[in-house]
Amino acid sequence: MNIGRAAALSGLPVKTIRYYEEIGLVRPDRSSNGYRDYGEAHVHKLAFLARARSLGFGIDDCRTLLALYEDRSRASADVREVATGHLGEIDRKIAELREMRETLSGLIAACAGDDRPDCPILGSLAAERETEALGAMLDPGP
Amino acid sequence: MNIGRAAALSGLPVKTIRYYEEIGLVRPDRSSNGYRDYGEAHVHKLAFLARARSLGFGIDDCRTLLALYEDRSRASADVREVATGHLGEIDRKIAELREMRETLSGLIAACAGDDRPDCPILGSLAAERETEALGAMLDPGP
DNA sequence: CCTTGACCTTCCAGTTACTGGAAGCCTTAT
DNA sequence: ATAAGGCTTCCAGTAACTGGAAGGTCAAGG
Repeated sequence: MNIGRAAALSGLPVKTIRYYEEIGLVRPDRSSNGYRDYGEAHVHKLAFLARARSLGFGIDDCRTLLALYEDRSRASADVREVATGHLGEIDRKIAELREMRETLSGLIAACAGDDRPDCPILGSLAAERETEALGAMLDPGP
Repeated sequence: MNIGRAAALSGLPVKTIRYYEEIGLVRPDRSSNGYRDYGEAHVHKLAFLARARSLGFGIDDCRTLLALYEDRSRASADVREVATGHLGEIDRKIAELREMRETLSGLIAACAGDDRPDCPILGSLAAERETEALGAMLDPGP
């Protein structure tokens, strides 16, 4: 089948499928007219990738997962390790975002949001913090 | 002062400060030897940017915030709007990550993680879902 | 037979916000 | 004189696509 149909079946954009070929993830056959030709197995792989990507796995992890998937003699521990590593990344990102959220929502709550210029958000961004210690450590300066 | 000291005082890497000049965020003077020359106000701006970036604001938002900061006749409502927009983005990302986390941790919990090949993680990634309806919609296919 | 439109092809450029590295100048200390 | 360290510019690469231009292919309609 042509790339358009493979895209419709896998849920991936045509451009993305071409990209996945370029980086060696899924290599289709070619028809006599030069068109890419995808079979069931190709589409299956593409859908696999679509799902792995939607769980936030990076392309490198996807490559690993695909290889494990195709390796009948894999150990589930290897898959699990990739997954737990990614879960750790997700948790790290969530924690970072939550911290941002906390700070930012506090500032927003403190901001009047009217036509006066006073603003705790800008105030906080502009606030001088303990730079003196660092400055002194380096050089008396000009 | 030279860029190295501005970096130490602002907390930004030298490379980043050069980059911020390139995109027109903070333009230092130049000394007679061609070196960049930063004053207090420049360092202040750089530190402002470092803090805004650490809250996850994009460069465009930073540009806006910096302009508002320097505009004595700003309305705090404008600042607040930028901030709430960004807060929305953060919430969107958190929600997305949480959904990933939920799914992924469920799969990990279901995976034995031993040397046998059976693995619900791969099973879920490979699972056929309702593609028939879509397939039928488009074309009977080959 | 010709055209139209939908697909398909390749290649190039742009996105975000830096980061690393090479080649070379400036300054200061030994 | 030279070595170290900081400074300069410019180029390339990152992740994972996405958009667009220029052009080939194919099936249907007139």
